[in-house]
Amino acid sequence: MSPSATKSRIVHVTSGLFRRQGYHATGIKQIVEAANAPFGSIYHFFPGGKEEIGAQVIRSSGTLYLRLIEAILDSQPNVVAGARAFFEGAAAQLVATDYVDACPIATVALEVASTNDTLRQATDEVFELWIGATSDRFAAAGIDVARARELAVFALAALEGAFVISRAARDPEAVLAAGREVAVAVQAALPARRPRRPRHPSPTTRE
Amino acid sequence: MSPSATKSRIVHVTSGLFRRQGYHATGIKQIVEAANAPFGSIYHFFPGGKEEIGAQVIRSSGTLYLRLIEAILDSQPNVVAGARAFFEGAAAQLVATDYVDACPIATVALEVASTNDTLRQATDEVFELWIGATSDRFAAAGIDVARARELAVFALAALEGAFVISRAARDPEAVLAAGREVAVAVQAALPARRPRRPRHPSPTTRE
DNA sequence: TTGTGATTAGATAGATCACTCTATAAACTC
DNA sequence: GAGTTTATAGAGTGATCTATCTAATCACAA
Repeated sequence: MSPSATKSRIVHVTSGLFRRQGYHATGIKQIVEAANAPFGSIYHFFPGGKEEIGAQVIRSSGTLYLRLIEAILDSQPNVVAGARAFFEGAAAQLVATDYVDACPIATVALEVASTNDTLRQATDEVFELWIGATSDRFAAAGIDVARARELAVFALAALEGAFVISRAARDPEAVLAAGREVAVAVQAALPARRPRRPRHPSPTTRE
Repeated sequence: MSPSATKSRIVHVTSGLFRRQGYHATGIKQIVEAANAPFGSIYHFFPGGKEEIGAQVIRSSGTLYLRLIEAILDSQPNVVAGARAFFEGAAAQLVATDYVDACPIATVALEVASTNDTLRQATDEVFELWIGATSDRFAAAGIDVARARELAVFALAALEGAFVISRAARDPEAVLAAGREVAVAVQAALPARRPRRPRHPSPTTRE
């Protein structure tokens, strides 16, 4: 039983609607029209109604964006370049899509944070997914695990907030500025790279 | 003609509703009930309907939060302590209000960014207000004006994004982590404070 | 007291909301 | 080809949405 084409089309189309206008502004009717799906199919595939669609869309967008994060970070020679590339790519995408394509779940996350615990948990899981993937890569670069997570949380926060400001201002400035600061912070957290002539040779570093 | 008590009560109550659940989830009926205002008064004071209420609420929340930003930054001995105090206060406020009291306009900002240009502009103006006040204080601390603005944009982005994550996770971790990184960045941007024994005395510094 | 504009009051409209229901059609199994 | 599951189809329900409308009531000045 492969996933129905109609069902995945509904999820995909709704993901775009959520990203652009959020959860409450998106109606079932709008979803079926955009997805070219029969109205009856909505409640056939999603007996839980709009909330079930929402949960599915959040998780689906989450794993899709996770792959993007991993792809960009892993395409760069190091984590600093990875961070830079990610923010610069995000800024370019914002401009190219007329400031629509930012975070796929941030709007919904804020809408439901205090009003719908089921969906709130879904957004929380997605954020944790992204933080985990980023943190793993920071740790693999030699950063202490606790510090790696702290940096990953910070990087995601800077990105999410920059998206808010850049979309409101219709200007990539915030995303670019955030990217620069995140890159600096990550750089500073990296362990020193075997200096040619260590000025203060520390005995502890020599394993 | 002092501003009507009913009118300002409507704005104040709606501000709280927007903060908690956003623009689209907040109904006119809910507003009049929460504000204990007569239904007819809504369209008497706000002939433009919900959108006009929204614009007024965004701007009102913006100036109110501006005063909070200024008060906290100016209550500290320096901008680094100011940044730290702000984020720590925000984290404490989040916990104390069960993760409701974060940014008063972020949810609305994301909801309307691509769907309502009037309200989008209002949110943009508010963000600029906050960035300007912060940037001014960074510049007053001796940071180059362009760099001060960049830092202020970054600081607001980190705060906004951390709010998103902390509310979703129901954990102040993100706000605290963001605050630490912002404090470090601001510290690093400050001009060197007349070192006792400058190791590399630069001729340009001596004016 | 009378006049005047500001405010209150709420019924109502018309659209849209999420959702249910029954019936039909298609796809697959035996 | 009969039987069964899956999916399509859309009319219809009751609730709720924003907004309009008329009329009553209020504050206050002339």
